[in-house]
Amino acid sequence: MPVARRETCDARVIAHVDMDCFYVQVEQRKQPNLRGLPTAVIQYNSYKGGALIAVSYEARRCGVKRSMRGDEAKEACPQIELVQVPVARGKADLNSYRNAGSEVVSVLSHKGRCERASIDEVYLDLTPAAETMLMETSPESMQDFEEEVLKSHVLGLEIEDGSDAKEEVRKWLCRSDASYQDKLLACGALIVSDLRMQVLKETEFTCSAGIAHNKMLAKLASAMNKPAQQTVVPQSSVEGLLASLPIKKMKHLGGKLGSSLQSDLGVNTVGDLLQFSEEKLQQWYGINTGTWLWNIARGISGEEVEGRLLPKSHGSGKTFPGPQALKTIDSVQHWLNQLCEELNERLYSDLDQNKRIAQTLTLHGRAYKTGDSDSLRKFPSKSCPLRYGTRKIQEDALILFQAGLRDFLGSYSFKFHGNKNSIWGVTSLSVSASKIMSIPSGTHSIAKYFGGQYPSIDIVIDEAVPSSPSGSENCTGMVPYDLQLPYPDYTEIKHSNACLDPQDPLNHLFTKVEGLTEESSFTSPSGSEDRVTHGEPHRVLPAKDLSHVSNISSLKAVGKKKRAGKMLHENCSIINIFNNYHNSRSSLEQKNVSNAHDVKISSLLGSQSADDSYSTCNEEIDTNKGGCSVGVPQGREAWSSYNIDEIDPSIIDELPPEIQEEFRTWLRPQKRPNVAKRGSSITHYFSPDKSR
DNA sequence: ACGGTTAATACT
DNA sequence: TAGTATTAA
Repeated sequence: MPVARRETCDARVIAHVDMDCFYVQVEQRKQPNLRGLPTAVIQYNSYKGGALIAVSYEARRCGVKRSMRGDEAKEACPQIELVQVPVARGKADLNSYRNAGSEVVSVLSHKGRCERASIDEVYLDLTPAAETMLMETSPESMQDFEEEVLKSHVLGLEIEDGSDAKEEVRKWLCRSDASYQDKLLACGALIVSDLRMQVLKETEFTCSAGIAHNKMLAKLASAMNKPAQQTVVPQSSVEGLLASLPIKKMKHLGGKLGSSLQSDLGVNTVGDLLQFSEEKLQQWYGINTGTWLWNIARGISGEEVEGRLLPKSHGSGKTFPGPQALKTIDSVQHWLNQLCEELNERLYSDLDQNKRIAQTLTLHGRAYKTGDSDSLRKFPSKSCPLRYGTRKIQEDALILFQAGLRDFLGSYSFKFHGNKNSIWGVTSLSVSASKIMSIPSGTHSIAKYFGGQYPSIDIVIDEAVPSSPSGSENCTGMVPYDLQLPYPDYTEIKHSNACLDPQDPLNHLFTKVEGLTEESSFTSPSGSEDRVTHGEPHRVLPAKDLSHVSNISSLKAVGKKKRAGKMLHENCSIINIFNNYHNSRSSLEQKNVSNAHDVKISSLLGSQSADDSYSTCNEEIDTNKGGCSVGVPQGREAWSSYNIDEIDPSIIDELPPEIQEEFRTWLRPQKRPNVAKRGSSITHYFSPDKSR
C-alpha cells in the first residue's frame, strides 16, 4: 500500500532500471553475429510475417516500429534481421526471457531493496546505500568519476552550447553547496551507474535507468534517455518536468483514465492538474483516484519499493485469431492441454527453485457466438483450487472451460452442445496460477517433509519424485506430489477464524478428502452423480447444475468450518500442515520460523535444470540484511494462517526487524472506502497516497 | 476484429 | 470470494 509519509520527512533515493529492447538483447546474446544490426523479435511467422514484439534501436532508426508486422518491417528496413520467439508446444515460449530477466535481478538485488516490476524492469530503493555513501565516501571529496556516471543526464542542469556536458555533470555530482536531497541523488547516480556496468559485465545486457525521489519519477526518467543511459531527477526539476508532460505519458494515465481527464477537465499535461482541488478530483474520480491525481500533479508518490524478486502468478495463454478460432471441445481440450503442460512445468520450477506453491487455478477465455448480436459478450473467467500435476491441471482447466462455456452460451445453447457445427468460437485461452505462497525453508521447515525425511507426515505421494516433472511424461496421470488443496484447506487459509462445527454433517466429507481424491482422479469426465454441493459461499462453480461436469475432488470436498487452531490430521493438504505448524508455534518460536523463511538467491538463479532434488533443503539463514530476500511471501498472504485481529501488537517488537517491517506494512492504515464518482465511468485504481 | 502475451492491481 | 476491468510492457 502506498504510504507517502516519507515524502515530507526524508528523501528517498529510488531507481527504475529498464532493459533496452530486452528480447532483442537476449537473442543477440544468443547469436552475437546479430549485435549492432537492425534486429527485431517476432512471433508467429505465419500471418504477414509475424508480429514484432521487440525492436533494436538500430531498427528503430530505420523507422521500424513495434506495432508493425514482419513484412512491414522488411519494407521499412530491408536489412532487418527478424528472429523468432522460441516455440514450444505450439505456442510462444518466453522462458529464455524470463530467465534472462532473473539474471538481471540477481545482479541488481544485492544493492538495496529490489522489486521485479516486470520481466525486464526493476525498482530499487537505494536510500540506505546512498546515505551511507554520503557519509563515508561523499562524491564531494571524489577526484575522478567513472566515464559512465559522467554520461548521466541531470534534469534542469543547463548545458551551454560548446560547454562540456561531462564536465557539467561532474561539477553537479560533487557540488558542495547542493541540498541534502541532491547530494543523495548524486550518490544514487553513482550507485546506479555502477550497477548498470555490473549488469553489463555479468549479463552482457545494457539498460537505462532513472534516479529520483520516488518510483513515479524514477520510472519517468528511465525512459527519457535510452538506450544505455541514465537520468537523474532533482527535486527542483520536478515542477517544470510535469508542467509540460502530456498526461498520457504518465504511468496509469495512458488509457481510459487519461482520456477522461482530457475530456472531463480539459487537462493536457500533468501540470494542468494543479488547478484542481483535491476535493474536485475526488468528486470526479473517487476518493482514492482523486487523491492520487492530486499527488502526482505535485510529483508526490509514496509507493514503496516492494522487495519482491519473484512473480506473483504464472500464466500460459494463446490466441486463436479469426479463422483459427477453436470450434470444438476437442480442439479446446488439445490447446488447454498444451497450456497446462507449460504451466505445470513452470509451477514445478517455482517449487523446486523457490519453494513456492500456488493455490488457485484460473481459466480465461475469449469467444464469440455466431449469428448473435450479443456475440461480443465476455467469456467468464473461472477458477478453482489448484492441484499439482499436469494431468490434474488439465482436467480442472477443462472443467473450468466447460463451466465458462455454459455460462457464456446461456440457456438456449444446450441442444447444440458438442455439435460439430458449433455456434461458438474460442479466440483465446489462458490458464494461470496465482495466490503463490512461499514454503519456509529453514531448520524447522516443513520443506523438509518434501524431501521425504519425515515420511510419516501425511502428504500424499502418488509416485516417487522424478527429477524433472515436466508435463509430457506425466500423461499417465501419475504425478510426483499431490499438492492439491482440497476445499476446506483453501477456505481455511482465507478465513483463519472459521470454526469447525462438530455438528456439521459435511464433516465426514471433510475428513475423507484423500479418499475422494483417489477415486475422482481417474473418473471419466461425464456422468458422475456423486458430487456434493452446499450453500457455502466458497463454491468454485455456480451452484447450478454441475452434473455435466466431471468429478473434481476440490469441488467435491466442500466442508468448510473449522475451529481456529484445531486441525484435522486426516486432511492431507500441504497447506493444512503448514498452518498447523505455524499455529502450534509460540511467538518466540515464530521468530525462528520467520528468520528461516528466506531462500538463497543462488537457488533462484542457479542452473535452470529441474533436477535439483528437494532434499537439498538449506538451513541457511538469509544473510541479506537489506530486506532484499528471495522467496519471502509478501503482505497478508504470508501471514494468512494467523488471525490478524488476534495478534497482540506488543509481540511485534519481539520479532526480528524484517518481520516487524512486514507486520507494520500490513498494519498500516487501510485504504478509505471509495465513494461515488461523478461524471466518469472510469473505475478507480489508486490508493490514498497523500502526505500529511 | 491479427498488438500477443504476461502480469499486476483495484473494484465489486 | 470470485470475477471483471484497466493498464502496461
